Amino acid sequence: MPKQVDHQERRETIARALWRVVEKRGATHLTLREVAQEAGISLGQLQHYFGSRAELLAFAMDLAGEQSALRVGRALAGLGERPHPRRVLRAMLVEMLPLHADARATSRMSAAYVLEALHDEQVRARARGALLRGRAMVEQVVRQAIADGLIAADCDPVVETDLLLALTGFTTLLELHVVEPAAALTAVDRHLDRLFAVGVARSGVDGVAR
Amino acid sequence: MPKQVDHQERRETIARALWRVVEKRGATHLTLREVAQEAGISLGQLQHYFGSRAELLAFAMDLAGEQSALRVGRALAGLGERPHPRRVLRAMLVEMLPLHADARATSRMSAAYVLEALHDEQVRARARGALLRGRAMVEQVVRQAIADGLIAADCDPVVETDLLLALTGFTTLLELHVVEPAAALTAVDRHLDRLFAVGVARSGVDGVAR
DNA sequence: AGCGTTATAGGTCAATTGTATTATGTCAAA
DNA sequence: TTTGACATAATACAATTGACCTATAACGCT
Repeated sequence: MPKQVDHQERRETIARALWRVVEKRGATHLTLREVAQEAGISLGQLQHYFGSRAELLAFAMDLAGEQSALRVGRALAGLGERPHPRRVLRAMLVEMLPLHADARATSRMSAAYVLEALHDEQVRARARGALLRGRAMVEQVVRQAIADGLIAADCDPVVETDLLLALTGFTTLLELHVVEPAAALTAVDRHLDRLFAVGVARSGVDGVAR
Repeated sequence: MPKQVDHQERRETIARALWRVVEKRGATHLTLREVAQEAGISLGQLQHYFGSRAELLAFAMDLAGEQSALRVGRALAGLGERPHPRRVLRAMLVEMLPLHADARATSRMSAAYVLEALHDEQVRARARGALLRGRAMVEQVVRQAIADGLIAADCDPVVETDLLLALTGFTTLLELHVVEPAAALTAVDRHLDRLFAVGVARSGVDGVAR
């Protein structure tokens, strides 16, 4: 065997170069030649590790998902044993929002991923699967918190999970500097304030037709 | 003068054809030839109305923004005189989410717009401006509702506005069928339930470090 | 009727892109 | 040392794209 190279590692290096291209130049300028240049390798070498453009894209997008999950996992590990579910949910949300460089890179890849998923069944299934897995994690935390009496018992775990996931809508607002990071965190905390409000009467419909 | 043609109308027709291309084929297949074919005109004719690709894109994106604003305006008009602010906010949110064909088309254009805005200062400024205008409308409604005692007086209008805007995060969840339209509406109503909960003790920090 | 502006269609061109092919270098095993 | 699989590089190529250009038809004005 000749000069052995860790294929997986090389592929990740190239995928991260692709992220940088997407971040700096946009999805429009996402070409094999740009990625190769960003990675500091030749086009032929890139093709040696990825047989086609589609294969490279799929790999880079999956890697973005894995890295996001890894970040969330590390954040949760940093909370210690048996952390308060509120801190768990907060950590999950914070790691999903583009508040620091790593999260921003994967966030932009995810955005491009979703946009592509709308017209490609393959991509759509993968993106949906990743989101559903994330959803299941959040919902489990919510259900446990309800069982533990930390969230009002009359809360619907499905509805509350949906609301928590919807807060990823801050992504767009943050990227375009419509809201600042501090404001987004304040708003997230405000939502958690209300979610973890036990012993406070649940506000029913207030007479306004819906 | 020869066969007079309403340029503005023709440009809108072409822009809507562009929307359909984006919706059906994706941003990748967004070429002048595709748009011309979708619009049922020749490439030369398209170029007669738009001097460059960038000009066409800018027009189509601006039109998407205008149409969104128009939809919101019509929805608000349908609420009658002096509608309850809760219904106003609900209508705004519902019209921004991809819950019907029109909203879906403009929503996808907006997504592409934002993705492009991340690398183009010109586009970014326009997208940001549109979002800030929408934000100002929401915040005004929130402030008035607080002044009218419909929302708890100790609510921060800025924070509550941010939270309401973040609910556009349902867009991605809806497009990928992670949540169904009914569930999104339920969640929006749940959030409004809590926002318009006067006379209920505001839940302070519940002892969990943030 | 003649003229000039506009609408529309079609073609050309240089640049770019993904893919395929070929050539050269590298290094461990036989 | 020979061999052969792998790494790397360079080039070729067909297809596509946006921009540009030309030709013809349509129609209002004088």
